[in-house]
Amino acid sequence: MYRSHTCGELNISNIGSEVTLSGWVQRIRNLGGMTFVDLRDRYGITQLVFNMDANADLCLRARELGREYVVSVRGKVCERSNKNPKMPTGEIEIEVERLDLLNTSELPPFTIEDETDGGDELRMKYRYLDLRRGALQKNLYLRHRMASEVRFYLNSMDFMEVETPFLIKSTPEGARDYVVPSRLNPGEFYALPQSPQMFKQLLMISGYDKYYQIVKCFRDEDLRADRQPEFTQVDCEMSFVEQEDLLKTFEGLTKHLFMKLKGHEFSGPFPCTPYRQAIDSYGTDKPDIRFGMKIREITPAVKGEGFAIFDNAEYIGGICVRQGASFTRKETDQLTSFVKKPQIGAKGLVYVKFKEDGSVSSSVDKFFGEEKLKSLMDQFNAGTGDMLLILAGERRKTLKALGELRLEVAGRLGLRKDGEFAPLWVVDFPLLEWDDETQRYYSMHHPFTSPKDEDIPLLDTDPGNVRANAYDLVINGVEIGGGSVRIHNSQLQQKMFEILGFTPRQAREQFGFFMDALRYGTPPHGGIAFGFDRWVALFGGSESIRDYIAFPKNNAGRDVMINTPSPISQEQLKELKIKVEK
RNA sequence: GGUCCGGUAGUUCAGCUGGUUAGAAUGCAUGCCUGUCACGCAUGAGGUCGCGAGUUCGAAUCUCGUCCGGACCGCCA
Repeated sequence: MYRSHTCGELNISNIGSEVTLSGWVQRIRNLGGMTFVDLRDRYGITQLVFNMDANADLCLRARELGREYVVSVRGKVCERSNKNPKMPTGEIEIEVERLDLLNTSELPPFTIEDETDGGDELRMKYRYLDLRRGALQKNLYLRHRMASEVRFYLNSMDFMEVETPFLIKSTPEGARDYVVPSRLNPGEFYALPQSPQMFKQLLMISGYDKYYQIVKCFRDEDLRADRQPEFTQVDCEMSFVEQEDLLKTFEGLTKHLFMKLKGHEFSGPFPCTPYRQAIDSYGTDKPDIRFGMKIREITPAVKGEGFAIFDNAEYIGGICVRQGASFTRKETDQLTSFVKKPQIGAKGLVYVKFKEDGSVSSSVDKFFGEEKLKSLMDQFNAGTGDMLLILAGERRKTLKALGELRLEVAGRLGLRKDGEFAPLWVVDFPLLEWDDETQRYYSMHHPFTSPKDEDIPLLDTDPGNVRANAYDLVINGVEIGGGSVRIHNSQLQQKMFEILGFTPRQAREQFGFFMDALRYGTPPHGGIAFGFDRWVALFGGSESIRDYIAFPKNNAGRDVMINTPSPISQEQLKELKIKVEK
């Protein structure tokens, strides 16, 4: 028998018991006459004690152990004379009677501690060692518990989990596909799913009216700290529902997870804001509403007053920073260089400070009198001590820059608090987006998203202004999930493909099976997909999803542990009838 | 496709405007130590300064290229 208990469960109540423990050697403290060994498994750490007086031979053997050796010990649980209140097992130790060395270990390249000395690069290469660390084990356990609670909740609501294929068909819409060559069909390729979208809709057509799946999805796009080439979605779909039903159901799931994993209860329904309003007030479709500082447009108020930068701008807007008048010149300069960074792209920053003594100071005093600036103050409901930050330029870009500035300032002021969660439904997304480069419309969500009934007439006259029955769940400025009510009418679906620039023939080739299916009694349906990795990271308190994935890829899509992607042999290529260009 | 940051001992880092033998901490090894828990003390080993070229009397340091890692913009229905 390797173990009777784990290294995390013994305490004062077990005193006197004979136990067997197995695990890894965390650390050895050799005091000469006696030696302490910390034994670790994923449940905790238990101190082993060896004494020269009691058993010199055993004690000498214990001193020979090294870090990460695997051992099994038998001994008696004893009360410590010096207790350690910092650890759960700190009141006891094991007086070892028998020590079995199960395996030795090379010296690890970094320390297996919560506060490791290893850098990212090294830890990724030795991921299996990194995963031994408590911090990572905690993250993966959180992930496991969240997945369990998702299943528990959805199962209890009569959802059923159905698997869908990974080897599917490449489609021209959306992200780039990962592609898999077919040996049995030379020159032809499968694609890995970007999401099981059509399959879950087909399941609705098949009558599985409440479906979910915790499933891998694949997108061949450039990566970020919160984007992996393969990622996990909680993919859901329901039949006989309207948007309200969907939001209510998945708000329920969200609240359940918050309750079970964060002990956090929300009073009342999540707030809901139309896309248009999110853009106007926050400069983004995924606003962080843990704090206010909403963007306001002031174009009419300040345009045409002789300040060329404003007079030539399509849009002028700003945010009000409470108590911002105390910002130093250095700080406002830093904010100016922040907005001028190429990623933000603003030309400059105008500030107006309303000082405690009632005076106003601004970077545009030359152009605007004190009275004019004070009337601006009223537009923002600003008081003494506050500061306005104003940007001007092209409407879309300026709003986006203001959104970034808002986050930057809030970050500096500590308004984006860690333990606080502010969920938000963003609804009424546009159905389509115009692309200048290819001169055509693209689906903002995907081509199966239904337009709002009242906007359907606009499909012919003003497609860019058609709103969709589409929604995102945003928490603390992170897009956690998104979905829509789908099109369940084959004529409307066909029309969508037309608007997206497909000829009837192309639509037939790409989506024929799906349009056929729609004709066989498709129920009204809709759904949502949650970015599971991001959700876990949000709950775990990190921006990087890599810390919550057992074996992640780096920002070039490489797995540096197994060193892939990698070339394949000439034989494999030949079999697949593939020639590689150099 | 683009921008920025980094690469020096096993590890994390310092090393200024180029100038003696490239340092610290930690880890590791050895010795001492009977209540440690980041044990302590002493001694010691450990380096192609990512790689290549250039500038220079002289390069870890400056320049260019390249590789690797990270962050971001574009991209991600």
